[in-house]
Amino acid sequence: MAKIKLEDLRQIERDSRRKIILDAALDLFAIKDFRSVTVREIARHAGVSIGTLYNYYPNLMELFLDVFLNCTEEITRSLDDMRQAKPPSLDHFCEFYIAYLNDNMTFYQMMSHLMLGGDLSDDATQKLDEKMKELMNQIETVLIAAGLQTNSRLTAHALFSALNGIMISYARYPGKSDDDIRRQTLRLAKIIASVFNDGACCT
Amino acid sequence: MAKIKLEDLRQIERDSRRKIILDAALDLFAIKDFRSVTVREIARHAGVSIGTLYNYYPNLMELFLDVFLNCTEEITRSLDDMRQAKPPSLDHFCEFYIAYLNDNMTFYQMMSHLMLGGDLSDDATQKLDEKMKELMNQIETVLIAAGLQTNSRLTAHALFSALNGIMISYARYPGKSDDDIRRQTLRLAKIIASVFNDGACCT
Amino acid sequence: MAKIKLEDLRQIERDSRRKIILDAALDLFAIKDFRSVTVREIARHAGVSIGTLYNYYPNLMELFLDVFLNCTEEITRSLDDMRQAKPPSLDHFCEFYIAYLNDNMTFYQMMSHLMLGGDLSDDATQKLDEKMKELMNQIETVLIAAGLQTNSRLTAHALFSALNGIMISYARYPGKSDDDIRRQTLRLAKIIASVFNDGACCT
Amino acid sequence: MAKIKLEDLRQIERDSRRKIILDAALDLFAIKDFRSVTVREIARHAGVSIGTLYNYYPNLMELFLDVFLNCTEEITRSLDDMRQAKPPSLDHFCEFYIAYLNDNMTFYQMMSHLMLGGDLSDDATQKLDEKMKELMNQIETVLIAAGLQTNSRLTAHALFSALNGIMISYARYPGKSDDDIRRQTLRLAKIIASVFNDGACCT
DNA sequence: AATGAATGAGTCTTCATTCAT
DNA sequence: AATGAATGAAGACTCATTCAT
Repeated sequence: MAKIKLEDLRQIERDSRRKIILDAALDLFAIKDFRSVTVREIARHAGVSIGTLYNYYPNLMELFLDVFLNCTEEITRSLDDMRQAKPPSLDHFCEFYIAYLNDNMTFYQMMSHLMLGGDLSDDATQKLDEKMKELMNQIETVLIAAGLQTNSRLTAHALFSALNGIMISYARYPGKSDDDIRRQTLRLAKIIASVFNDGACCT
Repeated sequence: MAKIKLEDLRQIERDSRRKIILDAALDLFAIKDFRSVTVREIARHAGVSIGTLYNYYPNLMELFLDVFLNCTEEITRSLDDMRQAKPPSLDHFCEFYIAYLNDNMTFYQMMSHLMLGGDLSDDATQKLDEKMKELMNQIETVLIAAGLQTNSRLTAHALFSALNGIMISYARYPGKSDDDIRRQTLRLAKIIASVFNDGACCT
Repeated sequence: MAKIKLEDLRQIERDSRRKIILDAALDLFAIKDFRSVTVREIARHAGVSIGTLYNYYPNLMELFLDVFLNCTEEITRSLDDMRQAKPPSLDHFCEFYIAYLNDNMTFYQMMSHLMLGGDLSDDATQKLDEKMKELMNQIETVLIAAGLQTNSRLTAHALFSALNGIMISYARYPGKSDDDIRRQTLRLAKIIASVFNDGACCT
Repeated sequence: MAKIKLEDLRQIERDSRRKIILDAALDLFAIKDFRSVTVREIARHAGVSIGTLYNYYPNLMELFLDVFLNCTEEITRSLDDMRQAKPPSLDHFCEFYIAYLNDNMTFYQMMSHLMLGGDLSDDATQKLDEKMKELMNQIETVLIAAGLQTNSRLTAHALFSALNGIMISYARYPGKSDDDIRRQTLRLAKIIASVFNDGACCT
């Protein structure tokens, strides 16, 4: 039994160090484009050596992916919590998601990168697909709760796509303070919510 | 008069060489991620020297931007032509745009890059804004023709965003041949068209 | 006779264009390190094409050399003029030369470059030597007028060297406004003048 | 204690490799103008990779500066040693310095470059100033020992300047073998020493 | 398990010079 | 004689990854 405890401790330490690295990366993404973040920076920010970082992740891409997956999980969990309390309206959901993107601009960048160009290992692809599926499940559930009756999976995809697309219009707005961006993107989110509500959910 | 002709010829030659470089870049973007295309590749593909390339563009980013702007112009023009012949339905428009993105995957990547992270000169930003505005005008016109009565500008932004967002969901689909992707994205485009039609245009 | 005049005109035009190029280069050297001045800049500043510039000078180095030689000539001529009016004291001469260097910082840089590293053609070397010799003659005359009795040529070299060396100490002075530099270098010039006067000229 | 030793070893290794790079650079400067020495050459000559070189110096300029500072230190130390043994005469000192410049022509080139045009970081400038000050202290001490009574700091600057200036006249002498140059520059040094001795030190 | 120095292929960009018009 | 577009070798520097300690 002592042995088990030792192993447990070791695992706990390992997990916590992994978490430290993850958080360091997330921290950096908050202040700069993830494509410009270097291994050295992350290692320094996490207070570990580069070598250690590579003990936890086979390469930088997998670390990026892990950050992304954690964000996805966080969103999924939040949606689940919301739903448990009280099924959110479409409007509410859209607002929630766009607010999240505003707070985590890197999330969208990473999704874009991973979906379009990322050379992921099969294993990584698998993990990515799985988490995305879980998120999509939540969105589908929200749509159904909002009154959608047919084509729910595809519509969930469409809604998710539409919301993601919003972030692409944000950056080049004349006055582009963070607040302005947030306001503008939330406005667009409201429209998306509205058209999906009226056009698809027929409530 | 002879002098004028000479200058004209020179300008024509200049324009055509610029076009050659542009097309070479576009060509390469069709087969690989634009971020991984190098100056050397473009120059070789265009059959000019690296130096020449820099005679036409101050740096790689501006070339990328020019490619992007040309695509934008092309789309805008196509929409204008379509409209002149017969105002396209929302469905028709969405299909057209998504088909274009399928044929020019780089366009979306570039838009994403330029809008989110691109460090553009003021001059470049200006040019970008202008072309985007023209495109948005066309989309707005399409929406109005489809029966939209209020909020047309914002809705145009929302529609454009929604369509762009579609491309983000395409790549990780289980069987992901180009055809599969095209089919799936067009399917999503149809949904977007439908919800915007029913939810916003009240026809 | 008409023909001769035509040729003369042509030569005059040629000379004046050459002068324009020369002045353009000198102008630029006043605002930036001559090593960072490009052919393109000079051509544009002179209002001629690059090709024209190469019609007047076989390469950039020869243009630089020509600028340098003109400066040398100017100094030599000034000294001659001063001497004709009234033989300058050593102090006066040193002040004059250091003032010139302050006004034409490039002159020292070029001298340094040409003397130490310049790969000059034989012809260019010859021209350089000749002009330097003329300048040295003037300095020697000044020294003799100041009472120097032996070793005049070598002492002239030493004095010239000493003055040139002053410019090397100027740049890193704590507060380094142009005025400060001028003041400090003139102070050093006074010392040089003084030691050469007292130590060599025994007046 | 073992741990301390390990760290010490690491530091020693680091220092020695840094020294290797430094020496490689110095070596190359002996055979060609330092401005034409490339990163690749230095790396190859030092037997390390380019990347390693950049692990020790943030950029080429800083490496150049380090070479220069080491030379300065070496001169300062030599002067100190000489003085400890027996205060050198002005003549002795001038001969020593000019001999050093003959053996390390790059030193003068670098000084010229650093003092006149070098774009140094604040930190680098600081280091440069400090080492120059130490050298100037030594020169001042020599002058005082030679009998100079007033204005010692300024005169030290003047002497240093004068000696440096000598190197500028060396290269274009008709027959310019290394030996000829050495002989000529030493001759000029003697004159400088003499005028400073007679004109400033009044011994 | 942790470290961090070493690696080096590969990037964009510059610019003196040439030469066809 | 004037033009200026084309050239391309050469430069400094980056950074994910490895591996000996």
